[in-house]
Amino acid sequence: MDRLVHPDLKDVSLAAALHALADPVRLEIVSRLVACPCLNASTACTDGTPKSTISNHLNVLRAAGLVETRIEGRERINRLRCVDFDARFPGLLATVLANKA
Amino acid sequence: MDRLVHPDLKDVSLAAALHALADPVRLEIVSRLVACPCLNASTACTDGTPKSTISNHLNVLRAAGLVETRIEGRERINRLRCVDFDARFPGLLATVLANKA
DNA sequence: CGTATAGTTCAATATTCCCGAACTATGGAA
DNA sequence: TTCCATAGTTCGGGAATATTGAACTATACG
Repeated sequence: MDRLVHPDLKDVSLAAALHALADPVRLEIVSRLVACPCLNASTACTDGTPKSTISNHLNVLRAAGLVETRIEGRERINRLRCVDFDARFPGLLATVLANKA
Repeated sequence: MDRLVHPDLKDVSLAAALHALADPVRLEIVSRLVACPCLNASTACTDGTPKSTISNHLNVLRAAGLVETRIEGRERINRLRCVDFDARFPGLLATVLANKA
């Protein structure tokens, strides 16, 4: 099992960041990560969305620098990279989350 | 020629709004509309992007409630719906634009 | 060991996007 | 009016993305 890759935020474009957030399932995952800062993929699952789809969505979030994934036994714990993301895109995540409610 | 349709902002989801902004060409169009509040499609054109593509991008922006288009002779004048959009998604457009620079 | 759990990868399908070519419509000149 | 240029839309096909079931890997536990 190779190490999970987490990008440097300076390599993430604004368009890529917005694209990552521009999906209902991913928005839901992100809000859940705010509420519960350590979430595995199953818990992140929204209703009936299949796990392969969730896996892809988490890849997108990770590639956008929004989520960090740590392997813990047989599960992957996901965490928002709030500080890194906010340093790169000040206010963006907070504004999006405020508008999501 | 049928009238151009401009959605009520309450019918625009956050995901749709973010999707409209999550594209380099559309971001460029939006920033140009900030700089110059009345722009036709040709002027909105970024470098070599074909006009059919620009037409589609403007459709997306219009459907997201970001742009209002007014027919004026043989051209269409585009304008940002700043007030409407900001009422629906407070701070979002400003934050995105601030991060675009 | 065998089984259950957590998640990825693959491949096929479905959807969306891009852009050239053809088209519509308006304005102005001859 | 007729002709041409300008401004932009629409259509269609190929390219790129997204979704998802099935098979697979890996770990934990009895």
